[in-house]
Amino acid sequence: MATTTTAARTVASGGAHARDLDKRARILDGAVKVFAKRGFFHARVSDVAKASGVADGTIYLYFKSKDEILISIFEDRMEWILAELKKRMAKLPTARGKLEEFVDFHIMLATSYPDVCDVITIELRQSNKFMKEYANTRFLEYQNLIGDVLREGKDDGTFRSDIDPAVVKRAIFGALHELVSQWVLMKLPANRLLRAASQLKSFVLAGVVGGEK
Amino acid sequence: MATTTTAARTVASGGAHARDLDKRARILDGAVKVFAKRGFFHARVSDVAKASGVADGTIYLYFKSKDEILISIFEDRMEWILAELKKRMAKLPTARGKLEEFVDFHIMLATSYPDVCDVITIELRQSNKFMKEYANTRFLEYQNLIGDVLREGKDDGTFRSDIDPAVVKRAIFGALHELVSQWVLMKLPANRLLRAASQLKSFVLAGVVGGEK
Amino acid sequence: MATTTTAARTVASGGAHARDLDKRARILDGAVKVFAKRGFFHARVSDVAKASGVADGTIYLYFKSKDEILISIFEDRMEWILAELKKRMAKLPTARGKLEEFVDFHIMLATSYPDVCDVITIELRQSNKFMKEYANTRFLEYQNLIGDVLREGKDDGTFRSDIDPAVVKRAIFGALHELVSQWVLMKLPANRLLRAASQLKSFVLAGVVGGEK
Amino acid sequence: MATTTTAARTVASGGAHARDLDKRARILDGAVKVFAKRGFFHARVSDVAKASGVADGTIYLYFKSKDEILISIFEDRMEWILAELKKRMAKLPTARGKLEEFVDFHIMLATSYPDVCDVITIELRQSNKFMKEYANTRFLEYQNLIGDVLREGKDDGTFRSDIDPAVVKRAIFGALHELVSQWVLMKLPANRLLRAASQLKSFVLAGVVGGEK
DNA sequence: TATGAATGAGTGTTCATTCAT
DNA sequence: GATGAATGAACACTCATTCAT
Repeated sequence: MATTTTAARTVASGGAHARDLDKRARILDGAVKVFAKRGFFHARVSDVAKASGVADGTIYLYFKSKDEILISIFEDRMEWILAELKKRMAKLPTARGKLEEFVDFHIMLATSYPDVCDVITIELRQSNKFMKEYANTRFLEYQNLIGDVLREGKDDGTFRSDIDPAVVKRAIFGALHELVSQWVLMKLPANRLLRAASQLKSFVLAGVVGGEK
Repeated sequence: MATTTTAARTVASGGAHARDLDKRARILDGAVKVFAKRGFFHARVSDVAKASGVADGTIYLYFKSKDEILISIFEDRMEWILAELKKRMAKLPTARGKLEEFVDFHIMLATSYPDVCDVITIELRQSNKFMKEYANTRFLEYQNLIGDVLREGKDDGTFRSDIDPAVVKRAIFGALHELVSQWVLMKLPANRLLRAASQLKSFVLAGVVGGEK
Repeated sequence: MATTTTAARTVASGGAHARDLDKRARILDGAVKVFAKRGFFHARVSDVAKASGVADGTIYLYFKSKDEILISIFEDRMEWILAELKKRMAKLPTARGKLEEFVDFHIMLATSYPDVCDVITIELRQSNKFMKEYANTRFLEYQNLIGDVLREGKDDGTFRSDIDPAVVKRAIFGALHELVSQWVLMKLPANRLLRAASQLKSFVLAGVVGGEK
Repeated sequence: MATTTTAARTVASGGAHARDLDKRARILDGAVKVFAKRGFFHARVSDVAKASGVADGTIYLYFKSKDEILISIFEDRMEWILAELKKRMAKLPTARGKLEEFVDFHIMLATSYPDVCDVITIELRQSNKFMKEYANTRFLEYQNLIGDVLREGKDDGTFRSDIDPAVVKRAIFGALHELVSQWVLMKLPANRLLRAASQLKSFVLAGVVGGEK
């Protein structure tokens, strides 16, 4: 993902500062590794520098503070994640298919980029600046992709009419998140997560489709 | 809960000096407030001391380190929570009733003791000692209460036979947790959480009961 | 002077925190030595700690910042200097005698406490906080002791009626200060300064007494 | 003064590349502004670069270190000041006239180039290299212009025979310096300094001429 | 037991200086 | 020469923990 993100950024910025972006991306990549391994607070900025192959001071040419590195990881990765997920979901015709795609994509992210996953879901909360000063709109936007599908499904009669998308989207996200978190934390093999994902889809679909009798 | 917990501990400790236990409990209560407010890392031990009405050094007569305070909060609170929840669920005859009770109890905890909730679900993860050296059996035990109900429901035919309790218990816990977390983080009014809880129960029951055809 | 100052403070504070004041005074004494030797900016806080026989962190129990140490030296020393000088000048009957006493006392300070002298006259200016946020009233108060004498001498006819105390007090202070500064900077023997002082008194008295024809 | 100085240097350097000298002079001019505003220690080399319109690295093509910029300001300005002052004093026939010219010229410098004045009199002392490794002969040379006049006046009977030029020259310089310093520090209007200068001349002349009766 | 003053290891950040372009 | 991105040494300050009282 790192490479893709960098490429995206390079293109987005019109290639003016190709070298800067490389280094910025390298630092973010290094930071993801270090933060995931040591935790945000226990990670030293000098560790990030070493992992990124730059000098300590160089970090501060690209980021104002340690906190900002963390926030930038989130921004940078979420930007890519949201774009990619929207693209994939748009291709699918049914609400049910979209919902399954969301779950599959989330699981894919977690297995492919466990460090990013850890940083975004665990470490990010340790930044005061992030939790307090920063409206974490990206998180909401992510969850809203489920909400949109739920509404779509309600409208076309696929899903029950009595579900509240605002609540259920979070329930689904939370279920996914918990499965992934435990998988990350316990460092289980990938197939365990894949089987869990299939169970989850079944559970979730039953939850939004089948009314209890 | 604090009072009850202290009482429980007093019993559990088999009659050690009552005053010691008061102080220990006071420190834990103070720590919960401070950790919830400032976050574990940004909280100073001296803040905990001040909030507890003891001297800085006194903390170390009851806890080996800052980390241990955090872990003790978890141990102490979870002990009470598990005992209480088991008692309540045991009283109910049906798996469905037990499942609903689990959700209601979790929500009740969150609304009654938001600080404890925050510390256990958010701050706890910031302790390396907890996440790495500590087998968080209590968390599993808590989730297993759902797992047991799910198995019970599968056995008596209430719930679908194809659900995997090991996965679904985590999905349900995750859904609950996410709803509560956002409620805590965004400091929403209590009734918002209560309505969400009712939606969640409907969603979860549909998920474990109704099979999609 | 350090001892006297400490004694004064102890008394002033009513002896409540005798130990604190000892340590505070020790730190100020250490800081005077270190600042005079290395210069304020080149002096490390840890140098001050070492010179004071305390740990680095202890410094911050008594002073908010490195800047505040510098300012406290000034406050602390000037308080004593002003009190002592006022007392001495009050004892003398004539304006001429008082003026001579001012010069003698200033020279005595410089020769007895060259480090304090250096810190107050040279290093103090390196503190942004001092120069900008701090109304250095003590300096003015010190110079005003000359101004008062000049007015007294004008009133009783000892000094010329056309001198402007507001200007001449600074001229006299500046002359004294320059002689002392060079003496400090060049580390000349004490007798050189004493001879200069006698010349200075003669020059100054001629300046304020004798009108040119 | 900046322009004149550059011209002087161009001549002095015997026709080196004019462009180099422009840049060197530009850097010194920028440094004077920045040092006067922020203080030597708080001023960043990059600030000087920005104020001079050159790149950070360019500074080091003309000066070995930040310290050397400061010293060069002094050298450069003093060279011009001394030459100019000598020329002016030489034109005057009497010791008294020369002494008055010295005061007037010093005051003129301070009012015309307050930044230079601040740097030379205040900031210069913050450079260890200057104060310790550098024999500040220029300062002495400057003061010696007063010393020479005093001797001249003693010889022709204008001034008292018992004055010691080595002491009195410093007293006069110190008096001048103090008046100017306070004027700079307090950012007073120019006319205040001019009035003070007239008082000072009267005081100084009385000091060197009139014997006390 | 309780205290809280003292400790000193630990680290984010700055900025003078260098050097590849 | 000129640039400015990169370097990395340096340091003020914090705070968990200790221990004399």
